[in-house]
Amino acid sequence: MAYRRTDQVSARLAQTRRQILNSAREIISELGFSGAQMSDVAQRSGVATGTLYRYFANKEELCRQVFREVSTREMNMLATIASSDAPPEERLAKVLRTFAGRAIQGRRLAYALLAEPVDVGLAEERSRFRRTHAEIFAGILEEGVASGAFRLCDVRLSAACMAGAIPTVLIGSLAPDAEALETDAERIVDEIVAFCFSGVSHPDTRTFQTREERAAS
Amino acid sequence: MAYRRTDQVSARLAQTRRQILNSAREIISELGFSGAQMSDVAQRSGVATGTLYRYFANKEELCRQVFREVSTREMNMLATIASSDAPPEERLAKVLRTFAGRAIQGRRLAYALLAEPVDVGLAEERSRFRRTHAEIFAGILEEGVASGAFRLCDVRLSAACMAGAIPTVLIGSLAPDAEALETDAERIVDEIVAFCFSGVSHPDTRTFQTREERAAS
DNA sequence: CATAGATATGAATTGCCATTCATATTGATG
DNA sequence: CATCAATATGAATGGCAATTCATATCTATG
Repeated sequence: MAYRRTDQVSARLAQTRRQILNSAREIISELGFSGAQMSDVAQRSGVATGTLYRYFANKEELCRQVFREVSTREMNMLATIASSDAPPEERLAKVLRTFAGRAIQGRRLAYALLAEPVDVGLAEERSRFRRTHAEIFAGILEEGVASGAFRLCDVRLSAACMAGAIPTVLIGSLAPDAEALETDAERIVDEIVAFCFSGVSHPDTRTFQTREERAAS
Repeated sequence: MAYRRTDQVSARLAQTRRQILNSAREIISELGFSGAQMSDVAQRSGVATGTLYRYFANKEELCRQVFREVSTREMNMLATIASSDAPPEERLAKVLRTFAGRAIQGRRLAYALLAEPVDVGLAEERSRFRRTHAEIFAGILEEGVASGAFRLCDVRLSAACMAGAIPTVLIGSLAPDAEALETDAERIVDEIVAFCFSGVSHPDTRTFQTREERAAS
């Protein structure tokens, strides 16, 4: 018997793995998944390119792992809020606010997670991520509809609307420019939340009422 | 003088060009932009691969051209509705309905236009496309806000919410499965329109409170 | 300290498609 | 029909970054 892995070695291996994940996360936060080249990740981690492949089967696996770590944190944050015992309206507002706020804060990373072109493997992770969002929203909506706090609506569909609206407003070509997002962040978040909120609130005016009808009433 | 392009030749060239664009559009509608390989486009067009490059500088140019043709048709459709002289509520409803309806109908193509991972050149076209959508929505909202038909809101932001919500609900991981989209299309469109609509309608019950209000109470 | 297995290295290889280009074909003109 | 220019061809080329692998360096153990 000539060799057996020591605790010390295991620890070093674990540390290297962590280091690689951290470097990858950093680079991905700056350049996105496609901009993160294996050789760069290796360099920043202080290891050789080949070494990466001793820790992760391939780039996709590494990226998936990073995606999971980052997205899990976000989802937990929302899930925690969602499971509090505040009334549904409050929880919904807070969840939406948090989602939007964090997207503004960590815009580049949010872009990578939500909008950057990625290929199948990562797209799968992204789907999971987005579905979880929608489910969190939907859960609150469901309770709210049951309790009468929200109007009767297709909760999954409404949740998807919210999950679609928020990133679109904050990330990509329809987003305000970076400066506005900084200075105006609060107002923007308020508006988004208001928009989403009214989508599930009890209506008073019928949807297709004309001006005259409204004037007459 | 030994050669000069004849009308007949020009016509044939134009026809080949058209044929290439059509084949490309077909393949893109089935497999998306990334799935459309130049050699396949050539084959379906009945020309050699190299011939494509006599008509388009490169794949990106070809794809852009296809994108423009397809998206222009869609945008014109919406623009026409938007510029009718019906009241803003009616125009908004019709525009949203058309957008959603066509996305359901031509799902694969809609995916390519709105959601498929693409690289910079096409992303530019997509941005133009999405911005135009949002502008069409915003234009109607602006009038509606001015006339009092809609509540006071950030029209660009509300427009972005709509432009984000609709594709998310209908395309990708948060969309209902294909069968539901077929059988339930009308109800789904109705729900989406209702959601978007209430985002800009006058509220009666204010389930949502702004920060200031919350602070004040 | 000799040995063997584990781990790390990074230059070379690979795979994938878009793109090119030497060659062939087609069309116009005198 | 001879000539030249335009047009078409498709096998070969090229570029790029992920991945591999022969080699070197470590680490534990008797």
